[in-house]
Amino acid sequence: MPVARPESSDSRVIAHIDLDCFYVQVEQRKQPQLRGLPTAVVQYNEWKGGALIAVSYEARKFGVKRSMRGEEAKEVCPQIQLVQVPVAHCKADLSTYRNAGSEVVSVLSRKGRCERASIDEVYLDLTHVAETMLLETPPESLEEIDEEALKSHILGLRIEEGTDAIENVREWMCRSNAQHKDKLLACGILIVAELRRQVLKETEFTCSAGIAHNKMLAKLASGMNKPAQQTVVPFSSVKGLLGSLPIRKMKQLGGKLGVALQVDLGVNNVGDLLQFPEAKLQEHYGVNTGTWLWNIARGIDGEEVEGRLLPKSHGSGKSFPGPRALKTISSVQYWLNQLCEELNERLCSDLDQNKRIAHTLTLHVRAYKSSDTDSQKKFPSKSCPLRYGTAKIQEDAFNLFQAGFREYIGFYGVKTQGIQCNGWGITALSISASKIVPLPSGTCSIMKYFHGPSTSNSSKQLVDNSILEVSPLSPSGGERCSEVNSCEPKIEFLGEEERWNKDPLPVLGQEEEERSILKGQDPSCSSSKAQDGVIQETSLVIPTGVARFLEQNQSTQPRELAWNDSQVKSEHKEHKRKMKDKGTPSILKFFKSCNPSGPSESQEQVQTLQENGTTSSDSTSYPSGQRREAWSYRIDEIDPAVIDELPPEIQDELRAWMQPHKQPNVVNRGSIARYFSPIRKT
DNA sequence: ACGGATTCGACC
DNA sequence: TGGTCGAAT
Repeated sequence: MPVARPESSDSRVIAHIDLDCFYVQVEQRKQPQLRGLPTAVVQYNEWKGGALIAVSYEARKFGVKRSMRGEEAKEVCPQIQLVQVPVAHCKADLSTYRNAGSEVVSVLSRKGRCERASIDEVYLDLTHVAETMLLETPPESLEEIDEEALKSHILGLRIEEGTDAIENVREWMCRSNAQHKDKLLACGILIVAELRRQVLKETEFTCSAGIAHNKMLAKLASGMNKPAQQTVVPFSSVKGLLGSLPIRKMKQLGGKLGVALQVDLGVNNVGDLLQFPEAKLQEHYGVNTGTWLWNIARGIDGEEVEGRLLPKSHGSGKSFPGPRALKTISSVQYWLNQLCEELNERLCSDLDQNKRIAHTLTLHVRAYKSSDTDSQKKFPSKSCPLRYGTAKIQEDAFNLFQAGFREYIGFYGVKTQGIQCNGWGITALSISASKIVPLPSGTCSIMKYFHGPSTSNSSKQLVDNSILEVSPLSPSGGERCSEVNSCEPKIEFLGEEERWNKDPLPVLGQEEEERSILKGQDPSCSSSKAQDGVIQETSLVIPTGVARFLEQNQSTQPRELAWNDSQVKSEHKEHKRKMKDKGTPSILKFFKSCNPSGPSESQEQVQTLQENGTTSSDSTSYPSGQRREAWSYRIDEIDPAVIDELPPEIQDELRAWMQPHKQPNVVNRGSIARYFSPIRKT
């Protein structure tokens, strides 16, 4: 449900920037010979030519639409160029589009506050920039107005007979008797025109934009003149605009709420809402939504542009429609493994590029159960703390699946499950990582130390490889692979009960296992092998060192630990500077020396896995006394006096971790220890 | 038996 | 808070 927010300033300048048929543009940049041709991007489904997910404007002229299949598109536009979405891990891989979106964000974020709203949409709060421009170089003072700006569409501006639209725009932008609000918008026009030019120059992508006093109107406007144009909503034109705007066109009203308004109140245009008192709307749709509706009817939307350039979560999913529904646990496991591989890669990139770590892993499943009466029952979503490394994510994801599956099937189903599934099928799987927070600055410097020579022994590798990827080494025909489940391993299926209690995963042949170890291939992170090595390394050494050391010296003085962005950044720089001076991995030696049992941790883990055969979700299987809460050690329990006893480099690190700050917006308590923890409960 | 794959936000 | 639901692209 949408909710009303107070307006922060009485006259903001907000822009919504929307990339035109973005995926198509990305493909056309890659293959310039496609430029100007009717083109569509298809997700290769093999079924009826795949599903269209983006259509060029040339193709739209022929009536080609998203929601068509490739074959239908060919019917209405035989010359259409169909480009497939890249495939990785036997599934559609959107990373090239995601990265292209980031390119655009990095250009747009130069001006004002920037919010990445989706893969191809950005909001900008240009209020300050516009105010400054109005003071320093107002449009009327310019001898020449940007041509792109002059091509803007200004809603409500009447084009006078015999005059050029461009001249009308110029006049509107420069008239000295304009309201302050409109002058700000005029500055917005110039700023956005310039930004769009920059985007085109630096990324080769065209975009459309809406400029208004709030997000809702800006978003509405950006879609009104596409492609490669911009539209402005002056305050004076709001009433006219909304008066005849079909309710369903409004953001947030395209679904059930919009239908409800039509059905309950006979509201067809946004303007129709004006006749209802706020209380009436609240009666029907709750106080929050009621107020929100009352506001949007008047063009009021206080939603702030969040300064956020990066996604809040990463997800990887795949659907298995109809006859392709997954019917065996091992095929589910196979696909989960694929999804987790992709997720891990993206998490590694994020860690690498943005120094962020995710804390929660969530599994979503869609399933059907034909047999039972309650076939409408939903497969429950499950989540758990996120541990880094492909194998760990795979393991945890599978555990989440099993937990959900048991609930979903119920107790009857479980026993009767055999080789053949009893009427259930999995029609979609998706795994996602959320609660992504910036890595505390200190950790970055710590990690630098571990780029040096590795202390690895083969058992460490075994840890990661013992939970084997069931996947083929490299799927040959990517598309075929995503079509039929042809690259799924044909693993015989033990029956649920046994599987759950014995080996959590089907295991490859012995030679296969040895080969992958010998190759030294670390499958968990392709973007930066070294990075992944770092994680594993530190996970085996550092936390025990810190935790054990501190454990012996802890006091009970509690301390809040939170971060504030600018401080994090300045600390980051500070540390970089310090570390430059002394590049010796003294911290490594220190942790090793105070952690004699550290390196054996890996063996401990292997042992657990091999002997118990069970997944690591039960930490009770650890030798008593070894484990305790040391891994989830709370930094806020550290006695500051203890720090003085540590070597200077480590003092710096710990002080950075412990620094108290005002905004408790980021949860970092014990984050380092948790992050590196080899075992977490699910 | 669908448009897929994501992402985000609100509610309870 | 985790999980569910809705909405958008």
